[in-house]
Amino acid sequence: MAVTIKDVGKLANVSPSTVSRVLANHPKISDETKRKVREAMEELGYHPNLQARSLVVKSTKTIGIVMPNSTERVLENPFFPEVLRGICLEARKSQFGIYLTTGATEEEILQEVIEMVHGKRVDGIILLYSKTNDQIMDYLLHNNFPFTVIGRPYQNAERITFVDNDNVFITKQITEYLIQLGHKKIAFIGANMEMVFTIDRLKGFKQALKENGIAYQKELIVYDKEIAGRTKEKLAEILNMESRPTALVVSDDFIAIELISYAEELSISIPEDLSIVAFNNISTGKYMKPSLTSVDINIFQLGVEATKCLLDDITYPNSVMKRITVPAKMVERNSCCKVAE
Amino acid sequence: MAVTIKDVGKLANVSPSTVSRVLANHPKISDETKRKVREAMEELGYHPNLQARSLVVKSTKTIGIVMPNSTERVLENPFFPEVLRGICLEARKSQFGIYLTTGATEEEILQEVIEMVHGKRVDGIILLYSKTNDQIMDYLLHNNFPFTVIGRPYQNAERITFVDNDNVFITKQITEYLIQLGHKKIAFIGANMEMVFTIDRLKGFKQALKENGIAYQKELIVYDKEIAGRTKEKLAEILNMESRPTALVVSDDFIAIELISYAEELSISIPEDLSIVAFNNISTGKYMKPSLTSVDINIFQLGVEATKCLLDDITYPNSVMKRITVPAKMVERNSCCKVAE
DNA sequence: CTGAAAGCGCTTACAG
DNA sequence: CTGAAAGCGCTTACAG
Repeated sequence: MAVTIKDVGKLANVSPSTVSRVLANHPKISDETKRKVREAMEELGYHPNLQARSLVVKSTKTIGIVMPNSTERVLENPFFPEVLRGICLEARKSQFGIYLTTGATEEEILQEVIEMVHGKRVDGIILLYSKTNDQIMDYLLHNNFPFTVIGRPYQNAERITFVDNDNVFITKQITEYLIQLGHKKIAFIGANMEMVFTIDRLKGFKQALKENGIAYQKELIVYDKEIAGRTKEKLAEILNMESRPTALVVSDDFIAIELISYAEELSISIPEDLSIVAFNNISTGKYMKPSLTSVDINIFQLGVEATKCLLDDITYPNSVMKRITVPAKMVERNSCCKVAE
Repeated sequence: MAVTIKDVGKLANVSPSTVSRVLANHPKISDETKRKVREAMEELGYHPNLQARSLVVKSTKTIGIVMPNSTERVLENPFFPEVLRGICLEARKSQFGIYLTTGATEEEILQEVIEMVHGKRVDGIILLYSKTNDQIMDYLLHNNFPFTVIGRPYQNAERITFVDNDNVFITKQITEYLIQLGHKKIAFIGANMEMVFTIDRLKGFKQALKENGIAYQKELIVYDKEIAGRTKEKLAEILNMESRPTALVVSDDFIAIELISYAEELSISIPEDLSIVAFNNISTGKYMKPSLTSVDINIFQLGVEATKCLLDDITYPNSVMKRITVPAKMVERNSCCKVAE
């Protein structure tokens, strides 16, 4: 049905091999022949069947993206579109396509990854997240399949190329920012504690406390998983504590926004009674009231770098493992102020 | 290198054909043989090469997604992740994968689409938008390639399966909502006027005016393209008009949020001086001050239905063209009020 | 500079 | 119930 290399050859009076060679713009084909063949292609509306090609050259020119969990609310987070934008930009430069996982559970995703890898659907994979005990990362590692991760691998980091922010450092920095504003009772509201970035951020948070002689209080550490669905109660609990926090380090702008809304219901003013600094710097953050002080983690760049690394790794397999640190910086707005005396 | 059907056959003492047949769970293969072959597969860690299979069965089990423009700000809009969530959910049910375009210009995207179609990368395509004079849609139509579109095709709608909101109706409805609040001078801030949904919404807007005996004023119609980068001036211009509007119908929450921010700089209070109803119902809308009255267009469902239709079309080619209307409804919050006397 | 042949890893009539 | 053969559409040594 579709027009093939044979048809083109027939029309141009050359062998299929020759057609294939002009397709690859092989230097040893005469200009005359090239012209003839190209004309025939034009006339027949020929386009190469990429599957057939892939089968023999063993390269697909596509990269696979493993998303955390496609049906979850994760996708609401601007992280995903932003990172994808970076990935697309870089992939396009090298004429690579993008293939997405659709799975809802880790098990499903793993199956898809296996299919991608063995089914020869992609040449390499970008993991959009890093969590502890990740079967998918283990699988990729054991199969020596090219991949890069956005985030710090919890294990085997020395054998994996990854792109990340310096989460320890930036969190330490923002915590110190709060400390300098006079806050001594600061709570940490983390995302899922299986996420490595949560672990790193907590570390930076603790460092800041320690270096500033502030005792670490376990009660002031909360994870998203615990709050899910009951942000309100959890917040009330924290705010009714004997030693109640005057500031919050929150892992995500969306959570921060929800928190602010609940706080207001409890007649707690932001930032007067409670300072908040969050992460991700969503685009509506500056229009909130108060506007959100938030860490811009440069998601787009994360995507760009991860793709560059992967593409490198695909072209020069088993070369050096890289680690790229993308700068993050706090965007100061109006959700923090000096602690009330 | 990779283990193939041959290797499995050798180990199980059967022909490659037989292995292939147990792969397809062919009914005429004895249980005994199936067992043997499956054991061999397990032992060798066999996984079928999907490319090879695709080449012969002429089906890829993947659907292509054409995004408006991957590097643009469009991706910031929650539309994209939300619609993708719906698509993924449905695709996964049928074991279909997702392939994304990465192009930045219509020309680039068209090339990618041609590659997808002729290169046999996908079995069908979902167009995430509908604009006037869309080369891509024309191409797909002329090649009789299975595709569905989210949005109303501007031309050839009778030959295309599509999923859309009733944009005329819903916009008429929200405009009447404003009219009932006493507004007579209502401006329409549309997105790109090449987008069909903009055209439809404007139509609904005009209908509402007409049926309520309000004269249509050309000066009160503004398109995003004109405002891009100079929202402020454009708004100032509108607000300084002799007959200045007291209400706005805005095509996108993000634009609305920006507008509100500028309005406030001009000491125009929302909603007292200016009522606003927007579209898309972004998740932070309810936390804005004032909270945003916005039309929930049910993006997720749009993705689900488009995928269902496409999958249908792939399995039963050239059957009936469908058109699905996904309900949209206004979520009333606090950005509108009665017009001041 | 070009062609004939083998092969990528699979599926599927055709026989038996 | 199973195998040998042809073929999907391409690429790439090997010859000449």
